Amino acid sequence: MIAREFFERSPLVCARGLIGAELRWGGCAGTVVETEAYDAAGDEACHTFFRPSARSFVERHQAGTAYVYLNYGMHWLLNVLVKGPRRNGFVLIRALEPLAGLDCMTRRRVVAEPRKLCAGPGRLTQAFGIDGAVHGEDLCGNPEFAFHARQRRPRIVADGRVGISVAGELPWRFTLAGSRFVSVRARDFRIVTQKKTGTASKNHPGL
DNA sequence: ACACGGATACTA
DNA sequence: AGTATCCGTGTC
Repeated sequence: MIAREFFERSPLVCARGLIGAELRWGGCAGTVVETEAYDAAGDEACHTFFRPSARSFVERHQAGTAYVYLNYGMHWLLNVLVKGPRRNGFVLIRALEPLAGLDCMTRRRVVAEPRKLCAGPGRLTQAFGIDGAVHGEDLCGNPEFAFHARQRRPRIVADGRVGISVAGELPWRFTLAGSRFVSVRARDFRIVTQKKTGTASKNHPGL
């Protein structure tokens, strides 16, 4: 199980590091293939920018806590609170590759194609049965409801965040390279695997 | 292309 | 109370 210390780093590092991890949720499981980073300070797209309740949430909870909210009146979106020494924020879980519990997901979602079961932030919460009851829950306690470390270091692609009206140009969305289970195909194919040299630091001044 | 739907945070 | 906005999905 991924321990709390993992989430005690910057939003960008956590968002990138979760690609390839496995999310287990009761009888369901999936590989994280798409995330987005949100910075609690200065990021106009982060809830903390325009919601006092979100700022309070960051203050009152520790890293590794689930931040779940209802968007557009019908879709629950799963975020993980991260609190680094320099920066706080959230990681939005945007897509998973289904690994276990496919029958259960299909029952909840009423779609046949496995590719679309968890290809989107609202779709994966519906498939996993995640809703407002999860808001504020610790994701570092029960291994049955937690992230688990990836086996190998995956190839990761960074590009702009999607679905937001502001600050979408920031390359803060991360996808598993070549995955057919992402919500939106990456426009930019920069590989940003965690090497010490290369484009990663250059394109991510927030780090 | 558009309808669907509710919580949050504004204005008063 | 009324209004604007919002990290989306499915079907038109």
